[in-house]
Amino acid sequence: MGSAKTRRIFDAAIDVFSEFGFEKATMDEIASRAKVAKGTVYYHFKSKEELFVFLVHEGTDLLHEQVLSRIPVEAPAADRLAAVIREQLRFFRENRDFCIILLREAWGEDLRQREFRRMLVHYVHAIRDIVIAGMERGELVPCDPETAAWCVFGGVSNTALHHLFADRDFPLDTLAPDLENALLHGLVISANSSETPSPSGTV
Amino acid sequence: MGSAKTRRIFDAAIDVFSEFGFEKATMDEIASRAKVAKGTVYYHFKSKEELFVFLVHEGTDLLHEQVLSRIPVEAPAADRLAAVIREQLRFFRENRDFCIILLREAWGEDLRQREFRRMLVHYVHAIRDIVIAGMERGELVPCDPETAAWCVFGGVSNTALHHLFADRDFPLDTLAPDLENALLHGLVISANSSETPSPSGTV
Amino acid sequence: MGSAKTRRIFDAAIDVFSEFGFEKATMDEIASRAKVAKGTVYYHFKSKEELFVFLVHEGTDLLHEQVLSRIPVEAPAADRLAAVIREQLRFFRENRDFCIILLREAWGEDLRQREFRRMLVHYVHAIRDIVIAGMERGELVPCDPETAAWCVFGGVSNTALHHLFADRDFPLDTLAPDLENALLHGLVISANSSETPSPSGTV
Amino acid sequence: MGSAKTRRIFDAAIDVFSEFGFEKATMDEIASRAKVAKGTVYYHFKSKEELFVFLVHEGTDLLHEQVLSRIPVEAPAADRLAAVIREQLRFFRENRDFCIILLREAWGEDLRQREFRRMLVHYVHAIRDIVIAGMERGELVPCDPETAAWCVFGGVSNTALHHLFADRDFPLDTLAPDLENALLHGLVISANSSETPSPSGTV
DNA sequence: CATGAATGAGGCTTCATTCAT
DNA sequence: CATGAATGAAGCCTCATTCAT
Repeated sequence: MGSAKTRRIFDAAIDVFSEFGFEKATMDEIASRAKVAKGTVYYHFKSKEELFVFLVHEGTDLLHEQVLSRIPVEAPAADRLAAVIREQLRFFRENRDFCIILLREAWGEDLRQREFRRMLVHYVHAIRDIVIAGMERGELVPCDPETAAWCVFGGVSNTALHHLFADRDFPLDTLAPDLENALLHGLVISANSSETPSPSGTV
Repeated sequence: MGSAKTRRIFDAAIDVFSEFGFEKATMDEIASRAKVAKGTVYYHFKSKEELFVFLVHEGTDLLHEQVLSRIPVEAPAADRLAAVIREQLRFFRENRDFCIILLREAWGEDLRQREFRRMLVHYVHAIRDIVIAGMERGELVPCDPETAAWCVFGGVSNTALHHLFADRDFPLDTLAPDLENALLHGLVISANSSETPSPSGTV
Repeated sequence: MGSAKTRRIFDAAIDVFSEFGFEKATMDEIASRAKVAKGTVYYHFKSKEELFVFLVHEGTDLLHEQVLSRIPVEAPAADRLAAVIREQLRFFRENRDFCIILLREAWGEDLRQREFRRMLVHYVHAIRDIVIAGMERGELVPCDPETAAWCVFGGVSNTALHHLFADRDFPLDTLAPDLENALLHGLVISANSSETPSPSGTV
Repeated sequence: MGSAKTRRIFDAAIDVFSEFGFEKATMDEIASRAKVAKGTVYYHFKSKEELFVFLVHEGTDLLHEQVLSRIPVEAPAADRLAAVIREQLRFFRENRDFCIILLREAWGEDLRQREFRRMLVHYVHAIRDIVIAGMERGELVPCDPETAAWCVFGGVSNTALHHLFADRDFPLDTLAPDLENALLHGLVISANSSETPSPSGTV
């Protein structure tokens, strides 16, 4: 990460990018929040775009550290997917700003957007691999694993984002099981559906 | 909608907004694609922001027309949700540009972004109501209906968006069942899971 | 040339470019001297570079109109070259600013500088062709016509530029014959050198 | 010249100034090519302007050493002028970078530009003095010696510069006689012109 | 002597918006 | 209704210069 000043600038950047989006964010505001002169930002990062790309890479590492690396390797697929849901939720809570940037700036053809999608695809593929392994071991129903993975990612992301904007927070301990319910066990009643843990929300 | 010229400007706006995002889109480009002078755009729409808000409202109507109004009212909840999935997928395919704008511009505190989220929330609540009704009629497992609804919306959206950027298209007839599988019947094996329709993708 | 405003901006540009050189000239100063807003300059010229290139092209035309087109076609080579010297001198006097820009910005590898050299080479080749024709008709001594042409151009230019900076002006009627003397009849005494017109400067 | 480090910086400066021109040259680039830190450049030279002025003075010395000091004192004026032409040409070849700077930065009202012109004028006056002496001794035709001197300087400079940009080099042994031809013996046929040495280029 | 991080003034360019025709 | 020339605020970025180490 380099010097403490680099860190300050970087943190300010996440802050500003998440508040304004890439285009409306200004280097002036970033410099101001980092409490450095504008030139200093450019001393540490070649351009606004590079600062953003750096942010993408940092986020990628974070996603690995704080989500993927916490998924148990030797465990039933259901448990592993539940862990994905829980850890991704936690990640969204603890990195609100970054996640807002993530879902806002991933869709487009600019370099930084492609970069962001590459990272997203990589993450989703990690989920997909869990699904594939689960199917091979007969623990999951036959399905298209890539689609399933995108559902898990999208379901968790949008739910989290909704709460982050509506309430600015959410209770991890009730939301995680709710999402497991919906994403892992399905909404439609089946023979063994009575085993499903009782939901947090009621009618 | 007003005159044909208003229509031309509006179509150009969707085009440009989806290609560049709100901030990078320029009134010049919109005017140019609509084949009118820039002043004319301002004659029909007070500002760039207003043009965008107008677009949000149009999109809302479209979402109602092309998705919600096509959901059977008197039908099992499972069928209704399956219809939501299929019609939303179709909507994403047929309104690629608008949907990109939707997921890109919904997260923020600007007026237009709040407006966009309001619309999104309204749509998701329509899904939630289906879930609630299904639970009341004992067709769906007990769950938090709002969370379930966001999962359906997010699962479908992100899957669709991924394909729209990776392949620029997707096969409706295989993707819809895949999503139903994942979202309605769950990924984890249950006693009656063998009845599940065969998935399009296998390992 | 377009509107009168385009003309105003263009004139201001010549003014500013000649006073400061391309790099130090600012669009602010050009706008200010043209008495228009900065944006207006950009409405008429896409960029500083384009404004400069436009200036190069205008200068090329001017050089043709005010110098080359005034060289008699059917005349002895000596007279034609004398005309080149006189008209080029006059051109430097009447387009002081442009000529300063010309000799200052022609040497370099930037696009605008190559463009400027292209124009220069074209002009010098016109002189060369006069020399070639003169040699073919036995009116000029055998020599390398291209080198001779560059000598004529360079001799006249630098002499003129020197005066333009030292005195801001020069007397056409004495300087032109002096240059003819030096460039056409040579400095070294020869058998018929006594025919040479008396020089304006004395020892 | 001071330390070897000063020398390194100075050489880098010539390099960079000639490649980019004064304005576009950066102290960063100079420091980088001199392989010293930027602060070091400022330790040895107070400012960019001073570095440039220093360069002008060095160039002046060089011009004396490599051109003027090589002109024979006791010799016919024609031979002395021929020597000027040949040595100046050689100087341009061997100090390409400096000469480009010279002709590019001499025309303007900035301090460094006046300084540069002062040096130029001094050099041209040395040529002028040769002409005067030649006239006094009856070896040269009566003419305005200052104008003649600027013609020699300008003719050689522009020819050389043209070749330096078009071909990056030129053959000294053919170009020098060609220039002597044009500048010393004149282009127009005179009674004894048949004695003129055969030119390198013919029609 | 040497370093290189830090500064901030200043330059080029974009673009939403206005308004006279 | 329609036009498009004009505006000027605001953004990104550069770079000569300084200074604490």
